[in-house]
Amino acid sequence: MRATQLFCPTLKEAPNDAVMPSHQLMIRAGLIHQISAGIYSYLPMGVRVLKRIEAIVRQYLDPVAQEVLLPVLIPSGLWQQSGRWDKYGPELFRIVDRHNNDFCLGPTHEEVICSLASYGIRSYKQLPVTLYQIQTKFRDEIRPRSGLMRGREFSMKDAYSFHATAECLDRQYDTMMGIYHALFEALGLATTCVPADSGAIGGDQSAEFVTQTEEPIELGHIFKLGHVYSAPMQAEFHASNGQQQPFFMGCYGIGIGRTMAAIIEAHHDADGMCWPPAVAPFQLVIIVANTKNTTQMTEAQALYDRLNAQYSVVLDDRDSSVGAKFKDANLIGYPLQVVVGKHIEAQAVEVIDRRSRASTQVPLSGIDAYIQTVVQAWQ
RNA sequence: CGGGGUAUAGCGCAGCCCGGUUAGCGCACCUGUUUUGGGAACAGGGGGCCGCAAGUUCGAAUCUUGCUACCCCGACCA
Repeated sequence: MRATQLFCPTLKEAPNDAVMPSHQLMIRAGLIHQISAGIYSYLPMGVRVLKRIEAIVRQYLDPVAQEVLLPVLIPSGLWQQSGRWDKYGPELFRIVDRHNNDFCLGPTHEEVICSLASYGIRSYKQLPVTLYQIQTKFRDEIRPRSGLMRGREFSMKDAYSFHATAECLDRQYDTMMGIYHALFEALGLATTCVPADSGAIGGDQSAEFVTQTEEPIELGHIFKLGHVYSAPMQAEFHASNGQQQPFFMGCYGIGIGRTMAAIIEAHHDADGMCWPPAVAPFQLVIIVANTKNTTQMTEAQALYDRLNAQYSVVLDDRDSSVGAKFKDANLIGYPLQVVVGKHIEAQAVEVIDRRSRASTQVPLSGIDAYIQTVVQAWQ
């Protein structure tokens, strides 16, 4: 991608409204744009990071769960059956269709998944089953805050497991707990798991996954729901004795946008973001010090054509001063900066590691190998 | 919802107390010239219903009242 074509409006100063570093940096680096309280647009840079996070979430979940996509728009009947249409309160976004039927915008999907499970799972022989989705949720929060930390519209990974027995549920709950630790670690976050109050979701046992930054951030929450939803929703299967029984259920959530904010809280400095390479929007930026210098521009272009075939690369071909390009590169937090500048006459470029700030002169002939070594070390 | 704050150009701000030229500054943006290794310089230029509504007044960004939006703290959450 060429910087001259990239839709990435950056700011020198943070908007007054943004207080937390992650919120300020996401706005300054052109990742998000606020539309209303707790409601944001994601720009290309933000979407790229979001997709990287989602890819890692899928990588860790796919071995133990299958991805589905449930509707956002949910008819009130399902929620009346679980009893939550009345219990959930004003946090539930409610809307009415042209036939005067009530719907809500899904804040969580126990009811919908119960409906799906009763349809698709008839026998104990099919159990256990775990389904998950990554989807936008809607909650009319009392107080949205701190950018993506608590929104009224936010992306969540929610998984639901179905079991014939409580013991089977226990096993999947433990499995998920292990997966969550590994998953967050892959995202660059050290988490601790603490017992929690089950809150509005309900259930027998639950635990929160918390990462410690300036303040603790709750990134995930897992629940043993038991029969809390399956009984009233009549989500049942045929047991080996022929009797109908409600599923033992578990549910497992991760806030995707909040995780993105937490990663920034954990990985930034005074100049901007220091992405773990696994979630960076691009792997490297090629900075052309002086775009009017034909040699620099030609060599940078050739380098870009080669590297872009293997890595995600931005070519900063903007006609601004080199200082401005460094500032933006540091702000956006490309893990590697390749500077094509004055040393090009001596057939050399400079490679800067964003996190360590280490700078290395690399001969042009060896640049591909050098970058390959660095990128391999990331994994 | 309780408490606190803010609202003037895309972003950051001044002006308001004490009403009175055409509402101003920095950044960003456009044109030109010169620049190019850590947010360049000069010259010229565009962009405002001063959050909304009523009121006071000859006259309101400025005073009064009401409303709305947004931010922060709390309870809650992913």
